Amino acid sequence: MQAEERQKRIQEYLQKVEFASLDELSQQLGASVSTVRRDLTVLEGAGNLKRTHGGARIINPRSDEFAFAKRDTLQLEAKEAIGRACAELIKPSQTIIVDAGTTVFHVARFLASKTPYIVTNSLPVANLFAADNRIEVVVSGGVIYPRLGVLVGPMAVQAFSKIQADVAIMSAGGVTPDGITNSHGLLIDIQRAMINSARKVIFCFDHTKLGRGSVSPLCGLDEVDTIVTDAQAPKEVVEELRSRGVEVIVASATA
Amino acid sequence: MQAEERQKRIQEYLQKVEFASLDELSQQLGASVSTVRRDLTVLEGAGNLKRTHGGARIINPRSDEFAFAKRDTLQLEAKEAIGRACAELIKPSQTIIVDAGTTVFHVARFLASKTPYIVTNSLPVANLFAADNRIEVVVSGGVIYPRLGVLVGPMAVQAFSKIQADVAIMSAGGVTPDGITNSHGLLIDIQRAMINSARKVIFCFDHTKLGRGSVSPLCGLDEVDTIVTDAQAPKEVVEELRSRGVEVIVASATA
DNA sequence: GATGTTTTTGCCTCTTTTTGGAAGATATGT
DNA sequence: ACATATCTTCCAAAAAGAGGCAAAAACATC
Repeated sequence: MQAEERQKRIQEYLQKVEFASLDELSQQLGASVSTVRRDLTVLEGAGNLKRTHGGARIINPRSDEFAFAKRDTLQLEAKEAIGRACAELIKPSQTIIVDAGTTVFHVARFLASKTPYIVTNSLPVANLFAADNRIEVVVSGGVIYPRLGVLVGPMAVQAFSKIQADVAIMSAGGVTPDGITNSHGLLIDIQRAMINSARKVIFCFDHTKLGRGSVSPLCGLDEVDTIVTDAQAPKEVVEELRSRGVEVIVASATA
Repeated sequence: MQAEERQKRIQEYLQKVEFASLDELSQQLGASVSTVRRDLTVLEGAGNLKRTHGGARIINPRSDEFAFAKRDTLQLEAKEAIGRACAELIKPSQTIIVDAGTTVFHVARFLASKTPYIVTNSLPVANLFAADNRIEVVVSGGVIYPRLGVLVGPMAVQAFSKIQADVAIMSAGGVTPDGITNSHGLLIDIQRAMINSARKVIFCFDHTKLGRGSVSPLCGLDEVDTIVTDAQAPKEVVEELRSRGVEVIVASATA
């Protein structure tokens, strides 16, 4: 295969998966790792992608083909189901706060048809709608927290304190009858501000997070209106949550 | 087959596949590789396509990419040179405001080694450093302006009004002895806030923008400390700008 | 229609570019 | 701090490009 052809394919592939390792690309293209390395250097020089240790990441994702962690196909189905079900709860033209995190990202993908007014502190979500001029997206300010692409810090907290939204779509580390917890302490302040600014609070949890606790307490169940989870959720936890007055929606994994 | 016939067919075929190897073309036309080579040389001379190692690519396939065009190879070298030269002006650990726009984006790519503290309203720039945990990036809040991925609006203006930076690296629509102008009215307020918050103001212009005016006036030359441009910049404009007390750096396109 | 000239074509060789791998240097994570 | 993985740098092999040369085709002239 020719160099140009290869480089074009690398870009196309990265558009789909957002990040790929060298071995992955090498296999994908049928070229040696050395060659892929050289191609990546060229492409990075052109500003099309960013090399990292062990792979490469695209810089300007094309929104319509973007997929956050498209690789874990197992979780993907569950998260897509949650995303679809959660998007159902949104009425057109509502103002929506969208949290960071992969689960919520999948919800965002289904929001476009509702043409909502979106406020977020997640770079992936912002990128998702960056090229879409039907939807108005407000990005909170803040410092980039590298691994997750979330904006954190006082600027972010302040941004959410100042606004009023119809719905907040959120996610966290885990939920138990005692309340919701998150592992990233930095996010707690921001999430609290989100909860306070929204009339309705929806949390999205895939089944692995139900019944699990994490480090920092975020809020009690009384502050949550709705929880959306997938079909593999343990029934006893779902019942327990419902008995505490939380609406729980179990998304069926239909195609 | 006749030469003309063959060359017409090459062009038709390339319109379809965008890129083809020599072997592919040779087989497609029933002519030897040498003949195809000669045809390609002729066609390249006529400006219809671009030869590459092992094949050829049509020159103007379609321009529906992101407005954030990164494949204009001609400008690319110039912008890379500007980026390198401009990054030279930055000292380690300085606080830097990074404007939106493709030229400045290319500067940002060379900033990583300076480990600066970056403040930006450009999503592409934010994405560039999103995975890099050596660099602290602050994103201004604001509404996403779709075509360019810039954050605009009062939130953005306010974010830049509140901070203090060592350097602002900026770009605009054009520069004449009368001052700097920009075509996007929405950006003017933000850029003015950037200029006011930075101790040193650097503007980056590729040679096509020197001597050109645009719609909205942004600022006078007295507010600009340094202008970085590329080697193709018209000498008389450079001299004119220098006579007005602006430091002008002409980046040589060395590798 | 035959013959000589010009152009085109295909093949060959030599040079340049690209590729793939190995060794040493560097970074990452426990 | 250690073990592992990844990156860089270099070298030899392979692929591709350039130019020369002879055969084939096209053209012109007689």
